[in-house]
Amino acid sequence: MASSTVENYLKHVYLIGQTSDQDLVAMGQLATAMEVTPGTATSMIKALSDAELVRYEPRAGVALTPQGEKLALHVLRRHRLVELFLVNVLGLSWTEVHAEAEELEHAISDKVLERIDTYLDHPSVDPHGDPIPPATGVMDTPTLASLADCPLTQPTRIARVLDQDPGFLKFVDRSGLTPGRGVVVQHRDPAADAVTITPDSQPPVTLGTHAASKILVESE
Amino acid sequence: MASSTVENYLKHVYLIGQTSDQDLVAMGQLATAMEVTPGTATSMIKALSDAELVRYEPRAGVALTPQGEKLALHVLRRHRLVELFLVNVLGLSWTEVHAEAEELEHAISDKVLERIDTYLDHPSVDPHGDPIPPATGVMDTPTLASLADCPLTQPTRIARVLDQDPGFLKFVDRSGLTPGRGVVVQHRDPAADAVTITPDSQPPVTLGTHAASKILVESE
DNA sequence: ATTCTGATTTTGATTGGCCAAAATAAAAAG
DNA sequence: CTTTTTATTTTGGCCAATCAAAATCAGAAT
Ligand SMILES: [Mn+2]
Ligand SMILES: [Mn+2]
Ligand SMILES: [Mn+2]
Ligand SMILES: [Mn+2]
Repeated sequence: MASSTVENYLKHVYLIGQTSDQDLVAMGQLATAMEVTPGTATSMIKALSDAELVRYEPRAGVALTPQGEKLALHVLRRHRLVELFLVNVLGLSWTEVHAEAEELEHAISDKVLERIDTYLDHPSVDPHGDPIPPATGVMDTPTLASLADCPLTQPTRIARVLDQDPGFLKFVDRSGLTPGRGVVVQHRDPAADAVTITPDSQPPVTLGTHAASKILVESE
Repeated sequence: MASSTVENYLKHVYLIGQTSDQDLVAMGQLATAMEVTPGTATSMIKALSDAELVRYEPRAGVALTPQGEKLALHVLRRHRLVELFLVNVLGLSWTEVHAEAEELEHAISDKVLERIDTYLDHPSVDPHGDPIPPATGVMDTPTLASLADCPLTQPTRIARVLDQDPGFLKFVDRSGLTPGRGVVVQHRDPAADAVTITPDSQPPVTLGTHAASKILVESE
C-alpha cells in the first residue's frame, strides 16, 4: 500500500510533468510543490525509484514509470471525483474543495470511489474543469487556449481554471469567469499587461496577463 | 492537530471505557484493541498523558480527560455520520461500512461533517444503532436489554448491534435481525446456551447466548 | 581554461510509531 | 509468607519522513 506521502509525490510529479515540455521534472520544482526541502525530495525519489514507481536521473530529474503513472492517475481520479461530489452533492463552494480533497483522496476506497462515480453519472470534468481520469482507458486532455491568447471579440466558453488558490478562485467566481460561463475577450493591452473580458450578463473585468493565462476557454 | 493514530487511541479508550464498569481502561485491552504490542500502547499513552488528553495511572490503567473525551466524541461523530452517509446516500451495505469509516473519520473536515449532518437531517443513530454524538451537548446512550436477557414472547424491536465484524453482521442481516426490525424472543435454552427468535415475517432463528447478547432491543 | 553560481545531493540528526525481548511489579496460588 | 503467574513497563532498535547545513556537480560567465 502506498502511503499518502507517496501518493502526493507521484501526483505532483505527474502534474508538474503535464505543465512542462521537458520529460524530466526537476527536483527543485518537485520539492517546492511538495513543500519540503530539496534533500527530502531527493531521498524520497530515490525510494520511489527503488520501488519502480519513478525513473530517476541524478542531477537531471524524475519521471513516472508506467506503474507510477497508473497510481498517480488513480489518486487524481479520487481527488477530482471527490471535489465534484463535495460541490454537487454537499453544496460546498468550488473555491474551497481543493483542500478538502487533498485529504480525502487518500482515504477513499475503490468501492466508495466507484459509487461516487455512478452517483455523479460518470462525469468527465471536475468543478475546475480539470479532466477526471477514467477508471480504465486514457484521459483526454484537450489543448485549450486561454484568455491571454484566444481570439478577440469571439464568443467563447470558460473551460478550465488552472489554479487552486481560494483567493484567486473567489475572484474568478465573483467576476463571472467560472467554468461553463460564456465570455467575450474584448481587447488586450500589451503595454498595460492587461486583458479585458465581458462575461455573459455581467460587467466587464480587466485582469493581468498572468491571471488571464490561467483561465482556459473552448470555442463555442 | 491530532494524528490519526492519536485519534484512534482516544476513540478506543472511550469505547472500551463505555463497555466496562471500571473507570480505568487496562493497557492490555487497549493494546489488543489497537492491535499493537503492550509496550507501544504504554509509550503512546504516556505521550497522550503529557498532552493532557488522558489521565494515566501506571500499572492501573488510563482514562480520558475532559479534553480527550471531547476529541474522542468528535472522532466518533465523524465515524458514525460517515457510516450513515455511506449507507443512506451511496448505498453501501451496513455490514461493510465500518472499515470504510475507520479511514474517513480522520479525513473529514468540520465543514464537510456538518454538511453531511444537515444532508442526513441530523440523525441520532448510525446504521448499527450506535448513537451519534451531537456537535454540542451530551449524547444519550439508553440502557437497552439484549436478545439474551429481554422478556420472552413480547414484541420488541432491534435497536443496536454491538459488533462490527462483517461476518457477524452479514449473518444478522440474513437472519432479519437488523436495527429497526420487530422480533419476538420465543424461548431460551440455558442447557444448550441458545436463544430462539422470530423476526417479523421471517423464519425463526436460533443463536448462541453470546451472539444474542450483542443484539440489543427496545420495547415496542 | 578557470571561476562562479545555482541546483542538487549527502550527511547527521530529529520525531512519531512501531516491535522484540528483558525487567519489574502486582496478584494469585501455594 | 513465599512462589508462581500474568500484566505492564523498560530498553534498545527499526523505519518513514522530515530538516539544516555542508559538499558536490554542471552549466554559465568570464
Ligand atoms: Mn493529498
Ligand atoms: Mn480540481
Ligand atoms: Mn480510525
Ligand atoms: Mn457503527
